[in-house]
Amino acid sequence: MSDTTQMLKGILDGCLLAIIKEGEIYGYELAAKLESYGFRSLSEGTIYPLLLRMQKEGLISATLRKSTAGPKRKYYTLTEKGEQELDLFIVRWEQVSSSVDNVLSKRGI
Amino acid sequence: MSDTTQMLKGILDGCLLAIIKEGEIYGYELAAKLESYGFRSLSEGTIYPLLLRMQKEGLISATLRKSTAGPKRKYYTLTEKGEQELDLFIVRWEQVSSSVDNVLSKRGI
DNA sequence: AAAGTATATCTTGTATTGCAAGGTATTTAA
DNA sequence: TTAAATACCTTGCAATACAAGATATACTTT
Repeated sequence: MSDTTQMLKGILDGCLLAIIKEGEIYGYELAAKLESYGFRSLSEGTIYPLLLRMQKEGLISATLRKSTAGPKRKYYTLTEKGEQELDLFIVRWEQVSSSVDNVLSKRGI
Repeated sequence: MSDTTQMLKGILDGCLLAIIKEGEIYGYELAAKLESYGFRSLSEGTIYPLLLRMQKEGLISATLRKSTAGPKRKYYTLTEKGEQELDLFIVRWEQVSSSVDNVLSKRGI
């Protein structure tokens, strides 16, 4: 297990939502995009199950499209529920990350 | 389950290390300190098992002392290994949190 | 003395989730 | 026809926050 594995729990889903909000995107491309944002290479065993879960929860919706090279791609877009969930995620993230920053810079509130 | 539960995974241990580094402290007091830093009230079922785990791993060491009011307190201090682990945590945190911030502010690297 | 309250710690079991490992299918190039 | 790149999925494991419940001490109130 990677040393950042635990730290990614509960934030990956929000990050996926944020990226999908930027525009329709498929899983394989998403992995590359995450890396461009600074995440260490994430396994497909992480991303695909997560996308399926979020689709089941109605946060994203998918449509299959032919690819120029390779099998069909599954393009995802945000649902309205997904946008709401993203907003909630951002609130949670700001609350938690500022708390951690407070601890690390040793000042209470 | 709280909405920030998953998000706390992999960061609580680092935060405890950072607080213990400030000075000897016991579990019950730690819970209050975390709240003062902005964390929502953390269960004792979270903190005590975590402290025991970190002690087992040799990151912190404990000594029992009498309390003025109540049962004995278990005071924790950082070991050298704990300081090293804290340093590693900070690197991980900065790597991950900046990645998330990149995603949320929609800019690649 | 007895009962209640605040302090202080621990244990057991559950839910969630990242991820490794392995599998399948399609298109193009060597 | 073989290889490589693309693209997706499934199963099972490991790690951890936390709810729920138990225990014990000291002080205060009745």
